[in-house]
Amino acid sequence: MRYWLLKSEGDCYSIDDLHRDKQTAWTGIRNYQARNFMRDDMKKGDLALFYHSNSNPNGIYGIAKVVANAHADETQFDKKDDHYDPTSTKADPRWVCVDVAFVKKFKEPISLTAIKHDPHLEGMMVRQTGSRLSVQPVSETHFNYIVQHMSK
DNA sequence: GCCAACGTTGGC
DNA sequence: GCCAACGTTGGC
Repeated sequence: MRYWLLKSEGDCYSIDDLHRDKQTAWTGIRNYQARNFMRDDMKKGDLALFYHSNSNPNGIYGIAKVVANAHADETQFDKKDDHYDPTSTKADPRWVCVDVAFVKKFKEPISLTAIKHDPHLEGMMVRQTGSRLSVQPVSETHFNYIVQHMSK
C-alpha cells in the first residue's frame, strides 16, 4: 500500500466538498507525471493527504482514500468541460482518474509553513518551491508522522 | 494581484 | 532535438 498527496484549489474542490459527496472521481488532471502516478501506482486502499492550494492557509486539510483504480476521465470527452481534450479518443483515452472517498477532516489544517519547518518532513515533495505536481507520492514515514504527530 | 517556476507547444 | 514563446500553477 502506498501514500499520496492530492492537491486541490480550496475554492475549487475542498475537503468539505468531498465530505458532502462521500466520494468523487478525481478528474481534471492534465499532467503526464501526475497521470502516470494515478494510472500505474495508485491502487484501491491507498491513503492520501488532502492538500488545499490557493487557500488560507495552504496545507493539508484531511485524509482521503483511493476506492477505485484508474479509469478514463470522462471530462476529456465533454466539449463543455474546461478539461475537454479534442485529441483524446474513447478507444484510447489519454487521461485517467481514480475515485477517492472521504476519510477525515483535520480539526485544524496543517499549514505548509508548519510542514516546511518540521525537520521530520525533510525531503517531502510539497516543500520544494515550484513543485506544481498535483498528485505526489508521500513516504510511509512522512504520512504516519503527519497523521500521528501533527493532526488533530 | 504579482510573478517565479514550471510544463508544453511548435518553429526551425 | 533544441529552445523560445506561451500558458498555468501556486506561494506570497
